[in-house]
Amino acid sequence: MEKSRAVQAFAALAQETRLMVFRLVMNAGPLGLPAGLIAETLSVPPATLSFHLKELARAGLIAARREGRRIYYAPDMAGTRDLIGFLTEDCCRGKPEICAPLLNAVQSHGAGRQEPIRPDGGSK
Amino acid sequence: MEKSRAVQAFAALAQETRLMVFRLVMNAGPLGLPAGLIAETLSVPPATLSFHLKELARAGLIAARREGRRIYYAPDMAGTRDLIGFLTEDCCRGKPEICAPLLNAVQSHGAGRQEPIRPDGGSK
DNA sequence: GCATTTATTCCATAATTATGGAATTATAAA
DNA sequence: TTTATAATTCCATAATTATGGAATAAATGC
Repeated sequence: MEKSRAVQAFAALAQETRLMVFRLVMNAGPLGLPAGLIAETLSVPPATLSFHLKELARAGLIAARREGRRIYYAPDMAGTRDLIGFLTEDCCRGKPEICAPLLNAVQSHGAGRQEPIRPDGGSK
Repeated sequence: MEKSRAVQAFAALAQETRLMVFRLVMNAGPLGLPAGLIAETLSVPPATLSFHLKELARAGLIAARREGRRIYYAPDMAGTRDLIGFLTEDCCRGKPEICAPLLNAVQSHGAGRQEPIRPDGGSK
């Protein structure tokens, strides 16, 4: 992920309302939520919410799709993953002693596992 | 990690110069770097750099310590870890199917491993 | 004390971002 | 085609954040 792209993504999350929108959409799962419901849930005027939704979408953290007369906003997992990857790269690059705790932090929440995680260290 | 604290941390990274400072300090390792060297490396005027360093420190991403007449800025791993934790919580909470790819993203860079990662799922 | 080095704070100016009412667009239904 | 619903864009105003020169502070050495 490119630097200016990362700045854009961080900026998108650097605002209280937007961060709440992001969390709400993420927790809504793959189908996402219509703008109106988000506005209502968070008590944000439509115009203001639209502005914030656009920011988050431009940053690649959520994605819009129209469905009838409503517009749904759903998580953009690829973009979100990229952002986390960027952040962790900076901390971890060749510095296990620095990064190690991070892995645990992620592990203790995240998915309860999914693959043996290459049980034995083959190079590449 | 608390919401407004997270906003502060994201805001700290949502600026090109600051993001560069953050990366530089992170990659410098535990001892960090003196302000002057950072300023020189990134060609940023002292006053401007001071402003940005303070932002990053207030956000809990780097920490200052004086050493003689210079002030070193070093990674604040606890704060950084918290931020990554916050971000991943939003994506992962009880949603393995969403979070799974993130673990791989982290794994492929991060520390080359450090523990068998609990080879077999014992609860707690 | 005086000069030097390193870095910060002060502060005015510039630039960017947020807010939300009113107007507008898009879709669907009567 | 007229009305209603859902959401966006327009745009003026307010609020926040960034920039960097000049002044100041803190540590060291002469």
